Formats: sequence, C-alpha cells, structure tokens
Amino acid sequence: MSATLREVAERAGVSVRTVSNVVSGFALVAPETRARVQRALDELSYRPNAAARHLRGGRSGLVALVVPELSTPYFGELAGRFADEADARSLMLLVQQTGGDPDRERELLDGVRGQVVDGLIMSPWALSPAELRRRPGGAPLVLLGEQDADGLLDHVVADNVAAARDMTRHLLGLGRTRIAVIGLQPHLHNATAARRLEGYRQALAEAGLTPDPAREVAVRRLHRADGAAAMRGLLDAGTPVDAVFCFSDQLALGALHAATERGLRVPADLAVAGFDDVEDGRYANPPLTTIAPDKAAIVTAALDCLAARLDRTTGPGRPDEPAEPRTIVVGHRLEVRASTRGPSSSR
Amino acid sequence: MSATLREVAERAGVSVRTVSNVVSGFALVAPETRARVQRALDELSYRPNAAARHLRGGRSGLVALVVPELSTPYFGELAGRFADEADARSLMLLVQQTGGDPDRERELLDGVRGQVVDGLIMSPWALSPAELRRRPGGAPLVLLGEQDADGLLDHVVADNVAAARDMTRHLLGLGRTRIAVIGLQPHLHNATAARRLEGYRQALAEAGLTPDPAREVAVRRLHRADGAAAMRGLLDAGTPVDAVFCFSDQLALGALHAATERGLRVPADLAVAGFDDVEDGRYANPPLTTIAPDKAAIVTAALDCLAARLDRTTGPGRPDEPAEPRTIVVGHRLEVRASTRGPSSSR
DNA sequence: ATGAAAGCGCTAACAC
DNA sequence: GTGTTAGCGCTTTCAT
Repeated sequence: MSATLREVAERAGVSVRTVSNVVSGFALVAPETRARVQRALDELSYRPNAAARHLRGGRSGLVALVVPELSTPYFGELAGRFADEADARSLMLLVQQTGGDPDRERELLDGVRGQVVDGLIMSPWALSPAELRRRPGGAPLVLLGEQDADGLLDHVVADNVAAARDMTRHLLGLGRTRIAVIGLQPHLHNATAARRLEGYRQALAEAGLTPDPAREVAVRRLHRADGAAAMRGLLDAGTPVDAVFCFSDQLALGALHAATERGLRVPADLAVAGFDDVEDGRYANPPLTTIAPDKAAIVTAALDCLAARLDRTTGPGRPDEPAEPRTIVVGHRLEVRASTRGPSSSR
Repeated sequence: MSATLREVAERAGVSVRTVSNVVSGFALVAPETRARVQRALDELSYRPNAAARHLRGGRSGLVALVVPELSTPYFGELAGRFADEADARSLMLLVQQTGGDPDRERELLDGVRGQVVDGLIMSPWALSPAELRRRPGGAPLVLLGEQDADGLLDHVVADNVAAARDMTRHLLGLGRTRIAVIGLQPHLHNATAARRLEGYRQALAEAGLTPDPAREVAVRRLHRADGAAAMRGLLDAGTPVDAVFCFSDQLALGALHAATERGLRVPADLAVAGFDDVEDGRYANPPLTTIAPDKAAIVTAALDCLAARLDRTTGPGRPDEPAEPRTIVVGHRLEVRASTRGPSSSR
C-alpha cells in the first residue's frame, strides 16, 4: 500500500492541506516548505489514491470505448488511436466489447458496471435510436457512426453517402457497369450500410444505370468469411459482375479470396473495392482500393465532444441547460490501388 | 447523479446498514424488510457508487492489459478475448498501449496512473528483466511472452523453441533446405525471437544443416512493411532461399507481398510461413501456414494467475508469504496451409 | 435482525 | 501561507 497524504504531512511536519497543495501544484506554498514536503513525498514515494480522488471529485478519469469487436482490424486500429489520444489527454481508456449483442449494448449503456466511467464513446450495432436515447446511466455519450439518431445525440460520422458515391463513380469511370455491392445489413439498426447503398445508387443513377437487386448483397456480419460467402453466392447465381464494392475492407478481402479461388483475375476480370483502409488492404494481393475515413479526426472529434460534455457536467457554468447535441462529420479519401486499377478484360 | 444508500434507507424507513445488506445480499434480512428495501431501491434506481466501494474495499475491479500495439491483429485478437473473459469474471479491462516505448512501459508498470487497477497483464517489449522485477507500484503483475525472467515473475508463454522447431521440421520435410528466418530482434530484451531462432537452429542441426547467418534476418518491428523489406533484402542480396519462416504472421504477409511483387510463385518457388495464426493469414493469397498458439489458454491462464495473486493480496490467508511465481506454458499447433503445401519447383 | 458510527484518502471551504 | 475539519458513499464493527 502506498503512503497517504497524512503520513507525508507528519513526516514533513506540515498539515495535509499543505501537502495536498504541493501535490496538486495549486495554491501558493512557501518555497522552503514546498521543498521539505517534496522530499517527504519522494522518500515515501507517495502516489495519490485514485479511489479517494474519484469519490471526492466525482471524476474517475476513465472513459469507456464500446465497440462491437476488438479483433476486427478497423476497431483494433481505432481503439489503438483512442488509447493514445486518451493518454495524451490524461484519460484512461476502458475497452468494452459487445459482440454486436443488443443486450450487452444496453447493459453497457446503462452504466458501465457501476458508474466507473466519466463518459463513453460507443459504436452501436444493434440498438435502435430510441433505446440509445433512453439512458438511465447518465454518463455523457458520444456515438460513432451513422445511427439514424442524428441531431438527438452527439455523434461523429463520415459522409457515407458521398463516400460510397465517390467509390462507385471511380468504378464507373473504369468502364465497369455491372457493379455489385456487398454489405447490406437490413437486420441492424445501424444505418451505415443503408447510407452507403444510397450513395451507390445515386452514382448509378447519375450514369443512367438502374440498380439490380441481384447485385445488392446482404451479409450477417462484416468478416472475411461473410465477404467470401457473398462473393461465391454472386458467382454461383451467375449474375454478371465486373466490379464489387464491399462495405468494409474485411468483406472485400473475403470477396477477393473467393474470386481468386474461382480463378478470376483481379482486377482484369473483376475489380474489388473496400471501405475502411485497414492495413491488411494495403498488403493484400493485389492491394485493395478503398475509402479511407479520417480516423485521426474521428478520435479527436469524439474525445473533444466528450470533453465538452464532461466540462459542463462537472465543471463550472450552467449545468442545467443541456448543450445542443452535435453531429461532427469527418472527411474521407478515395484510395485507389491495384485491385481496381487495371483495365477490364474485354468480354 | 444516482441515489445514495442513505436516500434509499430514508425512503424505506430503515438504516443504511440494512440497505447495504440487501444490496450485497450478504447478511440475513427479514423477508418483509427486504421487500420494502428492494422497492425503494428500484424506485430510486439505485446504483452502487464504484468510487466509494473502491475506497472502502481497496479493490476497483479493474485490470489493465498493457500491449505494444492494439492495431496489430495479434494483440487486437488477444485484447478482444481478454475483454470477454474479464467480463465473464466481473472484471473490467483497462487497455494501455506502449508502442514498444521503454519509458512508457516503465511508467505503466510503476502504477497505471494512480493505482486505479487491481492488477496488470503486460506484454513487455523493451524492458529488461531487472526493470520488470523492480516495481514500486505494487499491483500484481502477470507477464505475457518470453522474458528471460522465467521463474522470477508470473508469466504465461508458449513453447517458442518447440514451436519454431516444429515449423522448421515441416519446411525441411517439404524438401526445402535453404530456409531463411525473418524476425530477429537483437535490440530488444524480449526473448521471444531468440527462442524461436533457437528452435529453428535445432531443427536445422537435426537435419545436418549448418545455419547461415545470411539467412537470419533481423527486423526493427513486426509489421508487414518490415517483413516486406526483409524479403526484398534477402532477394536483392542474391541469397538462395526456398523457404522463409517469419516470426509473426504480419512479417510473413509482408514477405509474401514482396515475393509476389518480384514474380516469385508461392509456394512453388518459395514457401512462406508465419507465427500467431491471425485471421489475415487464413485469407491471404495463398493462405498462410503458421503456428497457432492456444490463445484461449493464454487468456485463461493469465487471468487465473492474476486472480490468485489478488486473492492473497486482498483476500484471507497469509498475505506475507509471497506465492511462488508461476510459469504457465500454453500449447500450440502447426497449421499447414497453401503457402507451404505445394511442391517446390525443380531448380 | 437492525441501528449507530467510525473511517477508507482526499479536497476545499473556513479559519487564522 | 498554513492549519483544521467536514464530508464524498460505502462497508463493517460494535452495540442492542
């Protein structure tokens, strides 16, 4: 057990008040006293007790990051960035996984195991907007990704419609006209896939093409296996396809795998594109064309947003008047790589 | 802010003591009283205050997982498993990243920001065994991976010598005799690479082959880029190579990329193998042969080990006599896939 | 079976 | 500039 403030005070021959002042560096302390206290602090290798500070101050310095799956490269990368940025802001990151389970999402939302965290950043998957809004827990919440709850809760999001339109235009520009999409998730409340589908259809319409339901494939999850299965399904059905735009890099990597397995040449026979820009995609064979959302901005915006809420909860000012919920849109970039770059084979 | 115990007590017309008993379900409470208290609890939607419990009880229920990099698939997967298993044990997981920075490792070891956690599980990278042992912080520690500190600290590890020997034998069994290894890390204190090198050399010796220093390649980090650079270096130097065994799947994926880029056929011209069994490897083109450590066992063993320490710190029993440090060896499996399966081309 | 009260370590309002 | 002290919400010993 570490030394307490009182022990340090006794040793230095001062009161706890003075030691506390030295530790927090707040009030003025006589230089000589400060030196004496500092020595006692060092000798006893004092560490402030986090529990006491939390109890007293009402802030734990903990922020929860709630994601569907940490093993997914996208969320792994994001979590890593959040951990670093939280650290830079003297916050600690509590990571929680939901596995896409609605009950688990609800449970975490209600209060991460006994009100330990000051606030939470969540990437919901299965919860409806209504459920997201009704939260007994009370800690400030920032949402990641499209939620159909725009304007009612703080959230950080990429312009999925525009991004999907950009990608589809790129594929059309390559001369591909039978473009399939893989990644619809009609069973989820998460609106991301719906927005991307919308962007895709917009681009088709611009080019005077009619969307073909057979080329819009739903998946249950966003793993490689799902992408591979979807690709095989497309091929088995005999649907003519010269490009696939997958709604995640994982799906695209799976689709690439399945296409290669069936002897298709990518990109000659089939162009393959993803979404997320995870490292795997850069080193895929061939490297994967993708949409790169500005991840650094996502992390910064989410933490800024949360920090603002925390300040008005604990900090000075009018805590009654709830701040207007903010929607922050981060940028994205089309990253063209070899999986779509080559010419289409004549057919 | 949630209701306090005293508010509930007032409402139910009993003392805080009784409410506390109902909440913790510990002591005997008259059924009728219990019902009344329970109702008050529900009406006020009481949630125990974690800070107060922590201050009083000395346990926060938080466990830190300290890894070099969360964005690495291996650690991402592991972190995900830890999050789930911690949850099953009513613990919360605090995730910290070191980026392989020794200062950061030291800092986290010294006390994860003010003694918030009950214990920590760490995968050290750059810290020497001596530094790992001298810890002012005091919270129980379990190490992940080889550390050269065997027997002095609790740690969970795979049999890296045996695993590397298994893989090398597999490659030799395929008729490959010019086997290179990529992944030495002489600049680190982490002993993992050294052990794998040892297993590789043992297998070569068994086959009557002499290790060639030109075929033992060091890397700075374990990313795909490092594997690709190492592979290119090998090829540029003109060292004859018919197989590469990389000490991580990431390195192997990079090597695969570089080899393909240079027009080599895998596995015909070059067999490529990795270590870790991350999902990327299964969907690589071709799928990657690898060593699959028993990740579930790593997670279970590490948490069991930590739980045992926690019990003797806070729980009953003789807290003075420090338990014998434990070294737990988890199993591994050779996972043969297409990247080594095919026949070597005649040359 | 239940109540009263001490005290975990810290911060800050109130004295001087 | 520094000392004294109340109290954050909870658990638990000591009474009854």
